[in-house]
Amino acid sequence: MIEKDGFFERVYEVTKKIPYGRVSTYGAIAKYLGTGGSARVVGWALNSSSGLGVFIPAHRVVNRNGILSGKKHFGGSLIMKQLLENEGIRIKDDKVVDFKKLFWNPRLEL
DNA sequence: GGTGTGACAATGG
DNA sequence: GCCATTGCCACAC
Repeated sequence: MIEKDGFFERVYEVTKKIPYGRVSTYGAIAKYLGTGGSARVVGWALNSSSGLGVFIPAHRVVNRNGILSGKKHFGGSLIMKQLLENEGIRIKDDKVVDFKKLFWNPRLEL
């Protein structure tokens, strides 16, 4: 149950609910929130997640290609990759291996 | 209140 | 099949 005024808050809630060892996409989250085409807003929300005081598993969110597009914004080029590998997710050339299998769709599972 | 921007997505050449 | 362009929506100034 998400009752937040800001769109960002909803993005945080969904992102925090991403299961361990799973990844999701900006478009999927955006679609789940009802915005659909506002996938960019989702990424932007995660950008603001830094400094909230609450850790957001933004490293589990990648673009539709499974590429760690936001790794550079995560505070380091390798940080995001390390975190994903720490959860058992294999990263190949900054891309999620078996992305289709690890893909977590909030619209279906949440 | 209008303009700009952004960690994307989809389409066209 | 890869590169370029457009669309999209929410927030900051």
